Amino acid sequence: MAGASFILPKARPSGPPYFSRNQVANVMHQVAVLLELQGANVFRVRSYQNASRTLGSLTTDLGELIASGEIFGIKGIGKGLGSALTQSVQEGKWPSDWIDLHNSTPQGLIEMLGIPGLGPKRIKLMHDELGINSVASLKAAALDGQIAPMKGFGEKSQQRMLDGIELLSRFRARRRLDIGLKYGEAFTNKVAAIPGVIEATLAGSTRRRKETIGDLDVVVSVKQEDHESVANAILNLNGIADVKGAGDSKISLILDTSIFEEGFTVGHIDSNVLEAIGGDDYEQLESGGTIDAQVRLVPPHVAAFTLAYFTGSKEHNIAMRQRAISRGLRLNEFGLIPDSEAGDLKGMAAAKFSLAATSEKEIYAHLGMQWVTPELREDTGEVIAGELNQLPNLIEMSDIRGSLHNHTTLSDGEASLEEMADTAQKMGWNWLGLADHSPTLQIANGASAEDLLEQGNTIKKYNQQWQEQGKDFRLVHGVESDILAGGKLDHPDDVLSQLDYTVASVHAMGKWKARDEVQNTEELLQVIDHPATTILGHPTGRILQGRDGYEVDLLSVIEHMADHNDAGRLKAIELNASPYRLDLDWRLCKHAKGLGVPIIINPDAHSIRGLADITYGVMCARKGWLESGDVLNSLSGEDLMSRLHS
DNA sequence: GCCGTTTTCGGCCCGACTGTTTTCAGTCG
Repeated sequence: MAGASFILPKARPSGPPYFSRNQVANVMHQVAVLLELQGANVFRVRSYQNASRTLGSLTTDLGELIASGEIFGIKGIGKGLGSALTQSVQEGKWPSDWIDLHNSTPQGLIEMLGIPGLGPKRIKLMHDELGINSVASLKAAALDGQIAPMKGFGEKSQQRMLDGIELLSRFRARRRLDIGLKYGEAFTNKVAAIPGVIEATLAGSTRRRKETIGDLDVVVSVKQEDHESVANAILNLNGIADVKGAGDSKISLILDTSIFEEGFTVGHIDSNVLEAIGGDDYEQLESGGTIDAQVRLVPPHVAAFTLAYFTGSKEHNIAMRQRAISRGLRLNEFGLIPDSEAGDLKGMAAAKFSLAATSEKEIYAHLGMQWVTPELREDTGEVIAGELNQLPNLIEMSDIRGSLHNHTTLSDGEASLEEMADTAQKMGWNWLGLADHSPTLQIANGASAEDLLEQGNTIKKYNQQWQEQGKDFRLVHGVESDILAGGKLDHPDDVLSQLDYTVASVHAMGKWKARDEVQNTEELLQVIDHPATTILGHPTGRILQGRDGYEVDLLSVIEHMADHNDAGRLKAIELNASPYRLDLDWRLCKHAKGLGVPIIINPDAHSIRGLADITYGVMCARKGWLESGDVLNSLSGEDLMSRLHS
């Protein structure tokens, strides 16, 4: 969302509903930001933000909620917002005050919000007093010394803005999970090795396995007497590009790639992805990249509380804190403190009355809950499930016995069929599905029907050998077929019928992005209806930090797939495990699971190393509440074959 | 703007850090 311009979407040509749930959620987020810039009441802003978030995570049909009036029953949506949404969705017209907000706020002010340390209040002040309405005009004014004399500002603020603008132009985006984990693990290991450090733990969104990471949070447990020496040692580690701040308990740093002693590489990237993230310049960009890190130094008896607090998410923490309040307790980064004993004391002073906990598990137990694994801490039902002892038994890497979307040198992979099969066996898998590209995708050297069937013969030969040797391993033969106009597949039916499965995927992104949600959804429904289609590949086509997916109503797509499965026809949805994709989004995994649509975690490997991307898929699956029984990957080779050919 | 109720209006999560102040506002997470 960052950097995207704020535009009110046009209504669909027919309706209602005239707007999708995502569009509405997005617009409410925009209104919240614009209200902030106008200096509106912070709680009013928050109510828009809360409503946006609530709508974003809804898995019921917005059109129906509105038509039935149930929208007014949703927590966080009252008379005002409920009516505004009803008007928007049913009539295709945004409320006039929302339109006014968009028209009266210069886009440059939104861009300025991206400057670190600069928020809506000071942006508004500079706009009102100096007429600053863009990053460029701010830079000019700061260089001219116009900012410092303003009341509440000063020389340092002025310089910080210039530094911030420099930072913004160098690097503004969040980082993908794989990059964040690389930095986070390298940094945490270095900190953990410092004498006096009892424990250093990576917290924040990295620990929660979010698909992208804003900055790193590291909680360091250290005795009081070692506090100062440890803080100094951290500030002197290799790989620190800059120190943004250093207080008694918090150190704020910028790390760069010199933190990696073994150097930094991004590895093989398939051509579709490479194009979306900026081509060959990409690796250079990453090599010169940075990431922010926040370090918290706390005494051992507090560390569990600090870890829980800085693991987040913010929304999970709010839900947990409210739970504590209802039991007469205060929950913060220092402890779980009985109100009756702490009185007016705050922070560390109050923490000496805290209930004891040396692990997160004890904290949750104090609040009458199961320990919630970090991946689930997004306030999407985990608090109540933890109370009812109904948290899922999440899938683990050891449950994975194979995957179905991988490439070889037959199309654009860099490893042969033999090399891929060999690596899969070394990983302990029982089966590996090969699904090379179909002819239409020329950029990826899509294979002809003849070559594809030849590959099938090779597979049969190897499977025969392995069976004779008593090996529990087999190759499974499929294809990744482009989705052509009218929801058609790229090979004739008599070719597809000789395969074990077909992954149907969108690759013609230009065409799909040019169309609206209704057209795209319709074409996906058609291809799902094709008897040969087994799996819907990377369902939105998004490339994280590269491009948004095409517009599509995935809720309807998933429901349609559920109907097929109910009728006994296997239609699985892919969770593409490439850290560049992680598509299906974790937010929808729980929904697919609830409707009984099987999920298949696929690394979309284009090399031996690419198979290892399955780990990111498992992280994402866990975040999406998936258990081993929800994915095809956990089936034995025999069971898989019978599912594919049922 | 929402919520919950003492049903008409006050409270809405909360602490650290910075830079500006001389007690606090803004920003961040």
